[in-house]
Amino acid sequence: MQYNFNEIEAKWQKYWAENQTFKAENNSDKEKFYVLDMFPYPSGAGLHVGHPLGYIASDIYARYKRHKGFNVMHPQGYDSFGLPAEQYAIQTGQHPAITTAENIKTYRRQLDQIGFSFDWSREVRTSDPKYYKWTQWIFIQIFNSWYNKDTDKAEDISSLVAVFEKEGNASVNAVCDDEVEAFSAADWNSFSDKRKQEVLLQYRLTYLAETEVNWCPALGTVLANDEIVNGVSERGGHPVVRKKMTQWSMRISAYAQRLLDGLEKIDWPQPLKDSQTNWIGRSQGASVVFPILTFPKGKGTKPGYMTGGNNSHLLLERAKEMRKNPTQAEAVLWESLKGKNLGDKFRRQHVISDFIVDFVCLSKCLVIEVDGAIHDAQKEQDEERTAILNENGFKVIRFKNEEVIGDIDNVLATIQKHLENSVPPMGARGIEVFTTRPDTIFGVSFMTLAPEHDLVLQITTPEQKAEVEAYIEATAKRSERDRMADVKTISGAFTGAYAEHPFSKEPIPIWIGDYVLAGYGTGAVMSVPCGDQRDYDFAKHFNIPIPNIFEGVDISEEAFADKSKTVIANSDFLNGLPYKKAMKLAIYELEKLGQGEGKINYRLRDAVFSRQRYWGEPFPVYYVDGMPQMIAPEHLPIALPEVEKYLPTETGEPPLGNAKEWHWLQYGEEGKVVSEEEFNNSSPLGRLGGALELNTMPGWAGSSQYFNRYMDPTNDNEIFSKEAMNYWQDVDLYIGGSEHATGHLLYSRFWQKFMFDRGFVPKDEFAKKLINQGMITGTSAFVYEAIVSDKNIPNIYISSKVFHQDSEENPKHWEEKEEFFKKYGLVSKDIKYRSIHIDVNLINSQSEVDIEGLKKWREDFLDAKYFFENDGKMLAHHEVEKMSKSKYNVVNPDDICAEYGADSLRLYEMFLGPLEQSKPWNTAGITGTHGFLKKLWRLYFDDNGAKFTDSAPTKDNLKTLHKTIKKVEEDIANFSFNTSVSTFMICVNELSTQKCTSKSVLESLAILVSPYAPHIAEELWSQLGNSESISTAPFPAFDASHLVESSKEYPISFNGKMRFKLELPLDMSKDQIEEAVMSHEKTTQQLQGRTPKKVIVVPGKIVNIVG
RNA sequence: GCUCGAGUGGUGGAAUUGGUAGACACGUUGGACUUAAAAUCCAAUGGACAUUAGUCCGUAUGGGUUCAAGUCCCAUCUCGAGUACCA
Repeated sequence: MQYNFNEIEAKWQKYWAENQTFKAENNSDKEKFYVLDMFPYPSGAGLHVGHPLGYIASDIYARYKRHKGFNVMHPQGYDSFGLPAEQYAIQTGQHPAITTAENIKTYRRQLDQIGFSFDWSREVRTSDPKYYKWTQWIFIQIFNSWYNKDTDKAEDISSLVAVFEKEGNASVNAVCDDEVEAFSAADWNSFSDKRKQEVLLQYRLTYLAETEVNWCPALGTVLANDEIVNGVSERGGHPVVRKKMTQWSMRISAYAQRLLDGLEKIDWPQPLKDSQTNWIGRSQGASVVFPILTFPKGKGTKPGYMTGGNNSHLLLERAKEMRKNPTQAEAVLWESLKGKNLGDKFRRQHVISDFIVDFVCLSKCLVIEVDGAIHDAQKEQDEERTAILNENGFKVIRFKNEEVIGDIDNVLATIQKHLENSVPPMGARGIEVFTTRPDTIFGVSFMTLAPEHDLVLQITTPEQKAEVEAYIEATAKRSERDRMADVKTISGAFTGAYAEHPFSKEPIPIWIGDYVLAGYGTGAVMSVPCGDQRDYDFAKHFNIPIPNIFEGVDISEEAFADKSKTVIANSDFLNGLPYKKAMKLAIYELEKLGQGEGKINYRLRDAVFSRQRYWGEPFPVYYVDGMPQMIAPEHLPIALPEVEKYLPTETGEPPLGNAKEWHWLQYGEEGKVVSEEEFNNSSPLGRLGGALELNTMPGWAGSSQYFNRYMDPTNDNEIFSKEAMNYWQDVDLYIGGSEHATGHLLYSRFWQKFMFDRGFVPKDEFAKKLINQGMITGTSAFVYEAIVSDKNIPNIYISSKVFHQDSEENPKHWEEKEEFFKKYGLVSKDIKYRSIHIDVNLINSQSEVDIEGLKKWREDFLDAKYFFENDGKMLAHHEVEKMSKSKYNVVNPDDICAEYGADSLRLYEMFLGPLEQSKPWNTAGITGTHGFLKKLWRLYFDDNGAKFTDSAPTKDNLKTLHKTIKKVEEDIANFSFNTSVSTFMICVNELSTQKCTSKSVLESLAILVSPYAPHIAEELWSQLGNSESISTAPFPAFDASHLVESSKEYPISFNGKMRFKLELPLDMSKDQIEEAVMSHEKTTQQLQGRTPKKVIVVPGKIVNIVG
């Protein structure tokens, strides 16, 4: 009986599909186990042999767990939104949905033929409206949430509104936009509806903001940072520029700390954790404000309290008059504010810009306005006034007359709170910097701003203006790539302005330089040349003093950055302190001055969530009066509209701008998507709706919760039922590539934490264990081609060995070449050669090229001149590269399955090497695992049929079997699948030698092999007389008693070198072993009369004789 | 530059706590079967000398700890991955 793998595999694949063998139930008494693969993007090229690696590993694990009695969920689906289908659509007009559906068909066929135990009843596709309905739903949940720092979690936005209504935003501790202004409950309640929406948008976990984005003109879209490689787009390699656009953003920065902390409780690969840690980029230090001393535009010549604008002389008289005749409320409040009653000096009826404000604390930049009833009517004007004051760096808080008179204590408490919280805002008053070394603050000898910093133009003196502007222009011209490549050139310019040192009160020159990045921290640094190499180089270059503030350290050559050895000197109150203590004290003193505070800075930026693409999830958002509105969840999904063209519109709008019907129209419960005309012609009475959002969601939207949707994928009423979620909880094993470390895997953790906060999921980390499978690289084949430009000369190819031989080794070829080139008037030794790729499928295991195949493959080779080896063969040479179409090194699993079978492929992919490691594919090697399967088959059958009998297993049979059980279980636990394949080979080799025919042993063996080679295992199982699938047969139990040995072949070594072996009983004592070894003739021979100094006996292990 | 990972036969790779280096395969060589090929089976296969035992050298390099080091420690080199003027 032959091992007919094609027939067997087709038979069992059909059986599994028909019987839904691998369908997982949501309610089961068995313990759950959730094995997940990163779902693929179905590309047009189909699968190559490298793709299934991770799926095979997870499938082995899933099948193993079924044998161990678990209820295993092993789902699969498609991440089917994405750029390639869209690009294809742009080129051909083919709808991406059609392309995608075709590609999925190919993928499914390819996956099926490898025999995965996927539960296809749970399949999801991110581009399916039934699926993206829930992506849209989550977006709405995120929109309706804010991050409360006090409870350290996301909460429903209604809880924030409730606080605003009761007490304004003074006590709200939220993650929000930087430039949120303070308002009272009264303010809030008097805000227009639009104003309220604007304010809330500053707090929502997803928000619209004008952001600088990576715009790729060639692709017509925005790219995320992780979609850019070396300054060009990852896909296509097009240039990328910075551009400002209004975009949806996700406030992932709110979760920075929790994303960091969460890494500690999940079993993920260390390199992956490290790269997430890096990406989040936490650094601890302080934010410090340096007041600016000199203001150009005349400001600097005036005393600090002269804050009036150009028309202030006209206002001064009126201000004086108002001081004399205060309102009752003003008088009451002034009594409490004057004379530093609250600790800070206030002025009343003070001129700022073109306004007279009621009260102002100049040192804290806090304006207090007391309004009468009249102000209700002029809300708009007030808002404008506030805006102008804000621009001048002042924070404005307002109280009503009644509040001041009726509840002065509460008013004062509010003012007090603002005074305490207010570090003077960045703006005209000071420069805020972030530093990780506040201990070195006395070493500051200059400050450096990024050339793009907002303040630069405001503070530059007239004398320095030309230089500064020239420098800014020069840096703007340089691409980001140039700036990165050229780190060594030091450049910068002096602004002419000075800042005041917080402690020494000395003036510090303010420079600009492109080594300071606008996008990190505050875009400004306090430069400590003695403690930071970049500052040091800058100071050296521009001859800025380098004060030394370290005890006993020489800084004449380079900066000293070793925190652990730092002892501070020349630093007033910090003298003599080590780094940590100095840092604490410096922060404490800065806080006392109100010029700084301890701060933790993260590199992690909020994630831009808008893409100018067609083939992505539409937002469930329409706009009214410029403000975004969510469509009620019961109307979801908002389906992707049809468009004629997939390119951006002529006016530069995203592709959805081409849609004819893309307005939302809703009356009461009834809502639909209509054309603009229909919307405009509809009755405004009771109407909801407006123009729909033109952007679509990014690729990571659909992949950030798919693992949860698998738990209940066909539920149309909820994203998943509570019961399903409570049963499955989280992913037990997740396998996928490491390229998603800072993309998908970070965003998914963020969404999971959000879902956890809002009570939708029970776990705040979605995957307990994660494994990154390595890449299977291709082995490319090359031949040497002569570089000749003359068109009359045929293409010339030279066999690899011939190419490397010189005249002495192979005079025959040497002459042949010489002669050939002579014909064309060329000299052979002047000819240069290059390697060119040829199709790897034209090469056999001895690197011989199939010349006939080659000639058919490409016209170039048809009428070419070849220089073969002496035996007439053409040899290729090889190199290991990434598998790719353009390198002609792609091996298709279809071919492998047809020729060797899926089981051989599965075994071979595992056998190649450790799962996590990258390793080259070499088709020739598959004969090893294929041969093993044939040998396995022959253990059960020969030409006469079944060999197995009911005979009792021998001792050796059992020893082999149980050795194998033990090793395989250990290997699976360690994901060391390559070694378990060799264990199977050893086992089968041994059982063959033992001529084992015992049915019980062979039955156990079939189960052991089943996770790895499921088709042959099913066939053997059924031939052994079982009627059920092998998939849930209990895994054989290991029995250590079969492995007990009575003797051991001891290696006897002399001075650590093994010389001979000696079989001794294991129950011998140390002394008995020593005696037996010493009396052995070979020992005497080895010692040659010497007396050993020492004999080391490790019972059960080794004997070593020293001397 | 920084962070992490890795260097073992012709090749992919084994070696779980320091205890017989090179398991298991591929490839190569020789042999059996065959008209021949394929398939299958058997044998050899780290290097050098000796070929009957045997001896020496070998896990990137140099040192160290130890009775014993691929494994532990120090230094150096090379390759791979991630990240980058991160204050």
